[in-house]
Amino acid sequence: MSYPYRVTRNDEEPVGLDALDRVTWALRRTELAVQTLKEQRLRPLGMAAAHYTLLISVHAEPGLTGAELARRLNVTPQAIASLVARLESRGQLERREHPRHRHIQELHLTDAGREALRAADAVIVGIERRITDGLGSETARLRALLDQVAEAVREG
Amino acid sequence: MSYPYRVTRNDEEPVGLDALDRVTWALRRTELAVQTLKEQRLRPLGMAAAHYTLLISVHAEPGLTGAELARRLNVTPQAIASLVARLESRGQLERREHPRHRHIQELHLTDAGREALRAADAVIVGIERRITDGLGSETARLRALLDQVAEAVREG
DNA sequence: TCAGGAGTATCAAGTGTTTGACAGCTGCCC
DNA sequence: GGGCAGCTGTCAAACACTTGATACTCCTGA
Repeated sequence: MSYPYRVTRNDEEPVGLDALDRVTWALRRTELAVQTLKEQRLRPLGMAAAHYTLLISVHAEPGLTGAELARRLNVTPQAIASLVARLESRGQLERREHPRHRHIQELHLTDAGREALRAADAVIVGIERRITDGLGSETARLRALLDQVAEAVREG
Repeated sequence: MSYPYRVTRNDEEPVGLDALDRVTWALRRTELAVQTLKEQRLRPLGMAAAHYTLLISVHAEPGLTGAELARRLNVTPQAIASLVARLESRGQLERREHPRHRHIQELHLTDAGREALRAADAVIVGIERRITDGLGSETARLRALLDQVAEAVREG
């Protein structure tokens, strides 16, 4: 009644075999494939996808704090601290003191960081373009549907 | 030329600020939200999403080997071994000797495993239904678009 | 004025996964 | 037959992230 399932000898087949066709599986597979390709293409630049994500976030909102960044990226502050430490040691990221709050530290890109981000973003844009070229005018539709799914799930 | 970017003093703004609007970001956000909800709803059953994924894979293709499973789920064989060990210790999964190959071990669900999978799948189906209800007739469209993206990315 | 709440950063321990290396079994080809 | 590629499973170390706990800073309100 609830969903189609294969009929065996008796009615015992509680779990459908169509599980691999579900929307959430397609979602997972696709996201995994995209992420894998990004990682693959970014590796020659010596940058992990997580590094790129952090850099472009700071680029979009300079002065972001670690905790705020953690919320944006859905990870814990410690994970951010680890990434920041690495990027800082490479001279791509800078921790400045907050003007009003001594304990808080703002994050800013250095020139080297901007340069690295630029190179990485070219790679990402290339991937993005390949996808949108394939989709054509359906791109906006896909994004709308994805947002709708995210919305439906979030109010849980 | 390639994509719109904000103009500053000079033409120096190599990285677009529209990065958060890209399709791959929407994809990532949505997948993350779905996965988080699954994890949340599965926790009361004492099962992680990874366990569910493994169980239903074995259910769909009984006798699967660990290595083959690793390829299916895009993780390393060690990760599978870790999950299998846990599920086996719970009596939900069984390792049998391959009929022709002594060193290889086939994976099969036990009755307890089928029962646990059934309970977990009810939860997952509930989530799936909430999504498809929200999408209505657009569900098939979304799946087609996702598959198209996966295809476009995979031939890289 | 100063005690407490809110927010941030960081240390320590535990968990899960990957990377690298290695041994066992089978089947093929010389 | 014997060597050798190919695949599987597993051990050890490294790595990334989370959970739990603690300290620091600012702000607010009694």
